[in-house]
Amino acid sequence: MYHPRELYPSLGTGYRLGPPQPVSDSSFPPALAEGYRYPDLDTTKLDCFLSGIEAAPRTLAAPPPLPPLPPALGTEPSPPAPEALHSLPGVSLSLENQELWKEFNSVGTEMIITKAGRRMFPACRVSVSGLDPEARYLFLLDVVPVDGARYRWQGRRWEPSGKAEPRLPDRVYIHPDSPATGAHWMRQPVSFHRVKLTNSTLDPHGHLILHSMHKYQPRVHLVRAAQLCSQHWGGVASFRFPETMFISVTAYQNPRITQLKIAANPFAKGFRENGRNCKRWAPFIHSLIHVTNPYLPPMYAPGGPCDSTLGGDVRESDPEQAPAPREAVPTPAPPCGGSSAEAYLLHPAAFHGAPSHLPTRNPSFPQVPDSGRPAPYSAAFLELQSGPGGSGYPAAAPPAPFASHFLQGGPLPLPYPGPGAYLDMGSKPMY
DNA sequence: TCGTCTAACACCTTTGAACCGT
DNA sequence: AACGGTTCAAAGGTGTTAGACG
Repeated sequence: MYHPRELYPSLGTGYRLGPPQPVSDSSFPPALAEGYRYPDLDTTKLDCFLSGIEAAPRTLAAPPPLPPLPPALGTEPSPPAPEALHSLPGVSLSLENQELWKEFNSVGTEMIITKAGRRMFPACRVSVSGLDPEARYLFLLDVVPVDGARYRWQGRRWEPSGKAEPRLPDRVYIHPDSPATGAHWMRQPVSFHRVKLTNSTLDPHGHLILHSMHKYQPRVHLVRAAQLCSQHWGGVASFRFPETMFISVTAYQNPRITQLKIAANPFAKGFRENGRNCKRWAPFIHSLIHVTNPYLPPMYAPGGPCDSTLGGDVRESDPEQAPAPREAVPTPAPPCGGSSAEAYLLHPAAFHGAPSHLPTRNPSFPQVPDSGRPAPYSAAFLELQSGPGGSGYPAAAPPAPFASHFLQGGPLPLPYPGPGAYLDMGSKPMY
């Protein structure tokens, strides 16, 4: 994974993605644009996506008051239904590993954050439906503060303890497969297990930066896009799942969370029975696996359509209890688009201006024929085409400018992070 | 003294290259 | 030569622990 600043050091540290600039193309109906607003979420980070459809830039209204805090994470009532911002009619998202998330949420999910970056567990894994199989989409994930409080573990529960730290630079993780066709995204669950969280405000790797002891919630964004670098968009849908709320920590506070992590995370197998510290957790873990946990999150057969969408949180326990792979893939899987994306992440510079030796792009996601660009990630602009179906407005509508306000202060051509990377959306005061 | 954070550590899974057989 | 399966080592992810820090 990399960061635009690494990719374009010449831009200096002052380079950042900024708020939208005034848009000359104001043909999009303001009333319709208003419908794209997500009333309950802090959508400022997506303004670069959304502003393209607004008739004119405007000052964002103050966000509505946040819901009251629950007395403790572990005592929350059943979470409400997932909320979504929809400008992609018919598109729906479901949390694949919802039961696992609910189990953690019932205790009070904690996520370790480290200087080097730590993966989320459970990871956000979603299934999407209602996409246009032929159209291409970007999948994004970000993590936003839930409230303005800092938390402290009081031995038995989390309690607010003061005001939150100033908000850190907003970053967005781009799924490595992006952009991919709707058929690709709907073929199997989309996993964000590679997302890493850090508490390093100077993190050079582009991980999502969080404050410790703060409450956060992941959000998943779906953007209809003709290709990764595009000027025009074709609709946005944002989703969040209440059960995915968590508190960031540098060390686990609630022992029950530790137990759950060890029981559910394959990488922590060494701390189960027969492993280190087995005596400490074995009784609980054994009961958790064999008694109190009749369900298991779906496991996926290896060698699926695309590795980058699989993996993540797979509870290892009774193979007998493990359900069959959620969805068999009847036809041979296409080559994974993630391979080239991964290569891009490892050596992004090689993809810019070096077309002759670029890795082969996934044939499922052919380049736009008339793009005239040597490589999928070498384009200077993000082009999100408006079109029928997804966006809810006539295909004939003039395309809305998109990427022109993605970046602020950077020279052209505009660098745009490749898939699997992060967007630095700048920093906005929250409180 | 307390709460928080960091780095080293051992154990584990994942990944990919090398090798072999068909 | 191409393909598929197996093996192995390296890379990376995990929680624990001790100690540093404010």
